[in-house]
Amino acid sequence: MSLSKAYDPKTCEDRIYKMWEESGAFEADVKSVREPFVISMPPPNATGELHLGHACFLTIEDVFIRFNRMCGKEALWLPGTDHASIATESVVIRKIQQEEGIADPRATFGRTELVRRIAEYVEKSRGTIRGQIRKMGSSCDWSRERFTLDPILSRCVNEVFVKMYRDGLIYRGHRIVNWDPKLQTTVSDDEIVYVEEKAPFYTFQYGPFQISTSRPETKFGDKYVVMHPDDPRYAQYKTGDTFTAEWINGPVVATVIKDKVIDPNFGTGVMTITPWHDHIDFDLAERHDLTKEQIIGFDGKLLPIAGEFAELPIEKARPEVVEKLKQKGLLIKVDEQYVHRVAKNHRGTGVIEPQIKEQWFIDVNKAVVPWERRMLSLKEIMQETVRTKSIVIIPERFEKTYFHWIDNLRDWCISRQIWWGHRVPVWYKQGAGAMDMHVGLQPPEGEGFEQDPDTLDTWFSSALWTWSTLIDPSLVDDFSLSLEDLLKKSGDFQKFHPTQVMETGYDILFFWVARMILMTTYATGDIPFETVYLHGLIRTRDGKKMSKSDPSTMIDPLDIIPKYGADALRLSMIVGQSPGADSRLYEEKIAGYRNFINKLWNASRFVLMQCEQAKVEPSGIDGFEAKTLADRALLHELHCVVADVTQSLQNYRLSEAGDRLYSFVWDFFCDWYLELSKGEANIPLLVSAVRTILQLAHPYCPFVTEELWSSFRKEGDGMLIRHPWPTAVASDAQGQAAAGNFQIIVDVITAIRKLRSDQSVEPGKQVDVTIVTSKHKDLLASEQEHIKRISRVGTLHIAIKSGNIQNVASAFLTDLEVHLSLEGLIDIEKERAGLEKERSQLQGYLAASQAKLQDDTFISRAPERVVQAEREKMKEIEQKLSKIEERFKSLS
RNA sequence: GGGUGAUUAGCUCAGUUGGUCUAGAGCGUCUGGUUUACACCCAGAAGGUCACAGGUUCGACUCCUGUAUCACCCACCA
Repeated sequence: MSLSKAYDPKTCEDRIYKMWEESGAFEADVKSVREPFVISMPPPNATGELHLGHACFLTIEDVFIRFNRMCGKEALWLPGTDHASIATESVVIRKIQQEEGIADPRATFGRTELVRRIAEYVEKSRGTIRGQIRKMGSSCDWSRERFTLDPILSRCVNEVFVKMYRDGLIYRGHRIVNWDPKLQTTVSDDEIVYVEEKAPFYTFQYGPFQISTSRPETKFGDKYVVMHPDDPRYAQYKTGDTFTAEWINGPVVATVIKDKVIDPNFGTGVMTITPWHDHIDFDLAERHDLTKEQIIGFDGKLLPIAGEFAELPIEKARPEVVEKLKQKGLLIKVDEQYVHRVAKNHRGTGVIEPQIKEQWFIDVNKAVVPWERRMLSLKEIMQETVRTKSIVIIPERFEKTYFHWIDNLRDWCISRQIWWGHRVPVWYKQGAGAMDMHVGLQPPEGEGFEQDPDTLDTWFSSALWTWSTLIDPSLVDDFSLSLEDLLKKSGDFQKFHPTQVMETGYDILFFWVARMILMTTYATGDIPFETVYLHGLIRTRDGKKMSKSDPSTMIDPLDIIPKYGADALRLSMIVGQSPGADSRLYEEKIAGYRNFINKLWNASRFVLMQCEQAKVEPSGIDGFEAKTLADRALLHELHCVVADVTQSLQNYRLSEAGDRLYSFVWDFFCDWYLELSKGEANIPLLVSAVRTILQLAHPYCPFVTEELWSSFRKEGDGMLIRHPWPTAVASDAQGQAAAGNFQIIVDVITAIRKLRSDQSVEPGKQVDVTIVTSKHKDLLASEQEHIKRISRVGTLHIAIKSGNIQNVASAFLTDLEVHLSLEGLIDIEKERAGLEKERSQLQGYLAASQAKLQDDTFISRAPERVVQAEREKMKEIEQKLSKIEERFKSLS
């Protein structure tokens, strides 16, 4: 069959993916005796669309998976999607509002109906992302696809909740939480971003003190003033002193509190506190056992305590409160230039208002987890596993940020006031006196129980992802089984857990990776993964974040794939990127890798054409023989590239391996070997080399390599995706010598090319060349046909001794002189200029070399091999220089 | 305020234990070219005091200290 002149990804990508998928090549066998290699795919949001972040992790993980699969491991890449509680619910609610004109879908539909609608929407859009994952060539095991709300995963969530509750790790309490008034739910600490804003900063008279605030509308209930115990300005006051102050709605009785959290250098060194709406104030109130009052309602409006301001939204209330205080003469000054940071939801829904609310929490400090004969807290578990290198983080520096995050970790608020997600498995019944509470996998027996309306933080279920996805779904309804039984009875879990690599962006190290370590180690007694490989963010050419709001900066993989091919996109996500570092992507870069894919295609096509000419079927070829110097050099280089690429991939150095392969294929194989082989093709060797190249390149560019493989595979070979990885045979001394000799030929040809170029010889014109050598006569003689053909040489003389050659241009290599003779055309001035340039450069090197060798400390301290190398280097330079001098003489 | 990373050719980036680095690649620029695959190509050229200042060393892009600029993360100021 004949291939087209340029590789066209559109015609084969979908077909090849289908072929892989239908053949079962992606599926892992639980009964296999092979060593497992498992990656749990970070589940994209079920409502998501493929973007570059996905393209990035899909590529990296697929390279790991394909490499390990070819290396003979039982590779499992488990795909799935995440229900993404808040994100999804708000998307669907907004959609209903816009499309159906329903102002409050929650109220209109009620819980059951709204959840049904969200589920419907998710089911529809889940197919989109599935299809898009396929577009990238991801070789994941679709037969094991999971969704975080699958019944078996929900079972696992409940099991863990109940276990934690029984261990006293989950508790319910009135605590200050981050409340999003717009979404009407709590959000975790990690979901908050702080945005700098300019806001007026007011100073008011408050009894004998002056206090400053940017939020006067929260100050209605303030009846404590706090100052640092060592502040000399307030030495006369002591904790517990009371005084009366005229305030917004009349006089209040206030109490003095002294506490070290106060910074005496900030403002006046005195503040009043609002425990219900501020984390720090809450802690302070807890410490001193102060009363707490709610000022702002959950709807963001002031409560009756605000008197005449009640029912006003906070933004409206602020100026009015200030005005009133001003009229009372209590406003001392306003700083309009004050900049502070406002807490906002990172999803962009708006300002976060701290509130006190009854919520479920996970205690991260209670020591109840058995680990190597000790009892550790969840915090310590997270520290231990990484500190002891049970889990390795790549790049290593993220361990530091990880530990730092743990040090600052507070109890994790896990309940959310939304409907889309795992409902808290707790039921209540209002008894005669106390509330009856039941925590369990199933609703309690008896009448009158109501389930907790809250759902769990989406990261609670994600934290179980590596193992909950491996639990046998058929066990879901058997409530006689404990969590431990579920683990034991699930073959997949037994075979494939812990997983080998967790590959994800560093931006969710805390959200997700840390929580998986915490929850999985707690729940299963084992780590979730051995290695964490973190990738960076993909940015625009200018280093900006790509954002949907600015479409001009966006690169959409779904536009790129039809244009350049998935393989090209994959390469551009890997080569030149290092783990944990952000990288920039732009179209020219992708085009560059598209060109490489095309090069691969054409090199293969060229070899196929050779086969066709010789009437040989590549499939019938087995074995090869190295005939020429170039052949032997190729074998040596092949061995080296296999060894290098394999080693780099084993060490998770994807970029390095890709780069090595790229330059081998292009710079060596195509530019030198194929060029030299023209006219005397060693077909068995060519075919074998292409096979090896296709194998090596397959993890990076699976489509084009699989497509080409169909033309190159031997009888009995299956698809490339399941083909064994080539093994590197250490090349021997002979191979190395061949590579060295080959390099000499390359140098000679390059020198002739350069002389032609310097002398502006017409491109097609044949020239006569004389090469003078002391050592390489036989080598050059045997390779003269190559030299002549490639560099358009008419007659080639190889001489031992140099005489005074007239009318020639010269170049000097180690042990070699190359003379181009061109009657009547030699431009003496051009050659002289070239020689002078080379001479001055060499003289610089020589001076440096001499200085080094005359330095006693260098001779005595440097390793012998370094000194020896320096001596040889100097000899070479001297040799070349003397030849140049000679040449100068003959020119004049 | 605490921390991390970056700073290498016009642009985007490699450079893993300090010595073949006399610092590379791709893109871009310039010159020349249809030679048995490939113009998504081939052959060349120009372009860098490796941010700056010290230090360690026989030797520093590489290690240490400091400075500057940029980016990010954590904490959060009433």
